[in-house]
Amino acid sequence: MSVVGGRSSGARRCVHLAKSLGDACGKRVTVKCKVLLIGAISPAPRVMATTASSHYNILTSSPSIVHSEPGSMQQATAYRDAQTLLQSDYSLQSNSHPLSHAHQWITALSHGEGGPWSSSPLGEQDIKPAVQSPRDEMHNSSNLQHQTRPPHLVHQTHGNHHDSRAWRTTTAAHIPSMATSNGQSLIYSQPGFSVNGLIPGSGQGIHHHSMRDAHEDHHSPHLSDHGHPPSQHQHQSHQSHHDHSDEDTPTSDDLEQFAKQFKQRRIKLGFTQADVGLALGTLYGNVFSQTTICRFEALQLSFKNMCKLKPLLNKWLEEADSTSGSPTSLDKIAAQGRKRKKRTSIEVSVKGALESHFLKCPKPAASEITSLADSLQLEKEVVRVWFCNRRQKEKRMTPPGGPLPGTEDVYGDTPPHHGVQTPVQ
DNA sequence: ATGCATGAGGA
DNA sequence: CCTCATGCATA
Repeated sequence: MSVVGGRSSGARRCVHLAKSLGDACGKRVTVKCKVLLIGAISPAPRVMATTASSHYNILTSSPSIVHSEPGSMQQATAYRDAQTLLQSDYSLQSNSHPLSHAHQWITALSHGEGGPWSSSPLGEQDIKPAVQSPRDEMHNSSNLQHQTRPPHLVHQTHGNHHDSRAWRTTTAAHIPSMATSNGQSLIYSQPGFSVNGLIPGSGQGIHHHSMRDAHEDHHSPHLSDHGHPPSQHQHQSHQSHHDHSDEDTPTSDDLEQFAKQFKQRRIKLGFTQADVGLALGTLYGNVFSQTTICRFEALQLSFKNMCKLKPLLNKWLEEADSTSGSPTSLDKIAAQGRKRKKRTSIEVSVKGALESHFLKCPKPAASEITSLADSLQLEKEVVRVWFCNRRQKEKRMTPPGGPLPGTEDVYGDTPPHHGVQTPVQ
């Protein structure tokens, strides 16, 4: 297949892969069925990983909806209408839920990471601030230090804290503590985990490979009116300590270590990635999918994202670890009636073409996308999304091609960056 | 484990 | 329209 998928890492212990707990619900506002997931961490944790492959048949009944056959379809037509329609329903119902979509508590750490990764040697157009700090941390109690962000300056680039790709730089990225008075969003490290040690008893060798060399060099070229390069803070020497802590930003190293340990523990405890995701929801109100947990473990998330999740996972770990058997049952509503477009399967050949274009121009203009879509006989939207995803992937390193033995530039030339690949596990 | 997708938020 | 966080569906 394409360059991806090279790493055949699977087949380890993902035997119990909890299939998504999909649920076809709420098609009409009147009938919104929410699925109650009893997230009890019962004695036998993995029991709840049921394979419910229920999909949204409701939608399929519509003649206009394409239900593509994977592999043969390439032009999903008219799904838009239905989608839009249904979407409105969805939004309606989701509004009625007190439950949030996991987007609210974490907003605080958006700004400060220093990711000297800057990158994009190719199109330089993309060095946008990319800072999205909704910041709603105006709690009466906790006051964090807002650095670099005088209200009056709020204009554009000023806040460009080197974007979020701060991977593997030895210099610590610095995220202003995300302390909240609620005491729920702190990054902690617990005694159980020594930063660099493994868990006694687990026979797995944790070796520390380098997932990517420090890339922190070129800073983004100056934008026309960037406020100033955010000062970089030197990283504290946490390594020597047992407890790097918390208020400060974990380094990529920390994250890497944590991820490994987390995975081990999780497995030991007999939980699936899906279980964890659910448990997080029951514990803190933030549900996550198997996908996310998986990506966390594989370090396939952005630095920022990793930092955000770490504390939660850490906490879960403590919980699961200590109360391994006590019913922390808090039911969780996982309402979700999202009918999405059937996943479009892009043919390999087409993928190749897209790849080529991507290498030439990672960020094609709308018009370009259109013509490209046309020539490939794909919907423009599909192509657009493809590029978006491709860019994302590029950003979060984690070698798409796996530990490719230096044969990545099949297309002529490899973009200068992402020079390092991690043989993930 | 990953590919394609959705959506919020930002410019 | 983009980026970014996330996840359903699937390989």
